[in-house]
Amino acid sequence: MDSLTEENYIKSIYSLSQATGEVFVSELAKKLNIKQPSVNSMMKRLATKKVVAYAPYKGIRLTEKGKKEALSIIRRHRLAELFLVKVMELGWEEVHDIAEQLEHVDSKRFYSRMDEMLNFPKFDPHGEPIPDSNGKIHTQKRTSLSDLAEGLTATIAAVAEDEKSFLDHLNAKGLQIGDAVTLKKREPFDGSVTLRHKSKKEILLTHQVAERIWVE
Amino acid sequence: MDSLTEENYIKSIYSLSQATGEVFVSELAKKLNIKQPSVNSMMKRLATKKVVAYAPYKGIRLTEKGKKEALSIIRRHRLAELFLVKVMELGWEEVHDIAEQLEHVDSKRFYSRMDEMLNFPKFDPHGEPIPDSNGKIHTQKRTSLSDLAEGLTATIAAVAEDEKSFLDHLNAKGLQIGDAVTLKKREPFDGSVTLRHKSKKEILLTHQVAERIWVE
DNA sequence: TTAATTTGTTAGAACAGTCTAACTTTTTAA
DNA sequence: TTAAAAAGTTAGACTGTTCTAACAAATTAA
Repeated sequence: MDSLTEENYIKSIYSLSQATGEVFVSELAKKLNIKQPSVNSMMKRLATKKVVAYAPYKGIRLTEKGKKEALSIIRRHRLAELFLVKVMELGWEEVHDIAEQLEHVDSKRFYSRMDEMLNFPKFDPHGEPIPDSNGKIHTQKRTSLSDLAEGLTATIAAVAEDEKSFLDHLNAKGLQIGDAVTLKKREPFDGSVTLRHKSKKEILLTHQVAERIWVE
Repeated sequence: MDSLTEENYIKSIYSLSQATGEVFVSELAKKLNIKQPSVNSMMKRLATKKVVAYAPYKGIRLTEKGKKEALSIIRRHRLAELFLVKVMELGWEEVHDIAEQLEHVDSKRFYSRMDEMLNFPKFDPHGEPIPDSNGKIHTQKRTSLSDLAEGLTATIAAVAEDEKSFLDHLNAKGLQIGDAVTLKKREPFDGSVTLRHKSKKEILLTHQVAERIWVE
């Protein structure tokens, strides 16, 4: 019913609206790498489909119907990512682009088999929650590496970012999910942290990076 | 580079041209469920892209470039089908529609991992050969159930058809890949065959069906 | 509080991919 | 061998998705 293009709009609106509830045309245009008038005309279309609530100059909000569709797409994306990492043993930094394509596959069976094979997982390889088939998200509170107390040791459980460049950065630093790290020092003036790692090397992360890494 | 639509045209041209070498606009239109003028205009487009050789009223032929692209799409489709059956344990009759979508996924890594996981297979679950990554097909001669001598027992290795209705038909008859069957009788006047099967039941297949089943 | 900037909108064009209607060429059969 | 049928083509229209150019509203800052 929705085209691939529409699905991409819906997904982006959802993720942009997570914090604020409202999304602006300019944000969406930037995120999708599309010009504003294109977004504007798509919003009119999605509004007639009752997927978004949209009033000129007011910003964009997903309707209940739209939210449901967004969660379904996000479910497919995150299941696909986990499947690519766990079953197909691809690297966590390379699965995003593939999942971006797999999420549009129209087949209940395909996804329910993934779900089964992965034993009905709650989180994807980046630590994002996977909505269940009814669109329900099982959240949990998470500790960021930037909140860990000095001297404590913790295990990297997940990361917040789904961007290749971020994941490449971590790989370059030698960090992987499951690694144990000890927080040696936090610089008070910029929040950067120094870690000790199994590789014996000391690793320095900026606050920006550390706050996107979740530990247990 | 090629759109999903173009890929579907290329794949259909390839499969229609297997026997004769040439494909007619009407055939292609019927296969793709599209009207003739649409096919006509797409052929002009594919001709400027040097994917097909096309002269008005003359019929359609894939260029070398087109053949290479077709084999690449077919490779992806057949790898995906085998993956869905072998790794994801979906039924052989339900994988075609999913593979139809997966074949358009653009990711070398995705397909090379499938290839590895399946141990570089030569045939898909319907018995069709899988081109290797250079587009080479390793053929083998196969015995059809309609050629099996009376009284002999053989194992169902594959089927020729990739159509859901055909696969449903076999399932309804209780036949699966890997089943041993004994050819009890062949009717000379219509070529239909009676099989004995592990289920103890006798199964009657028309010639049309039997010749699409390959045995070892 | 007015001017500059940012944000959003409308109008109109373009391309991909499809269609119908009308016409032409080729093939088939009476 | 010519008339009917089948196959192919052209012209023109429509939808989806995008763009640029030009203008309008809202926000920010001088």
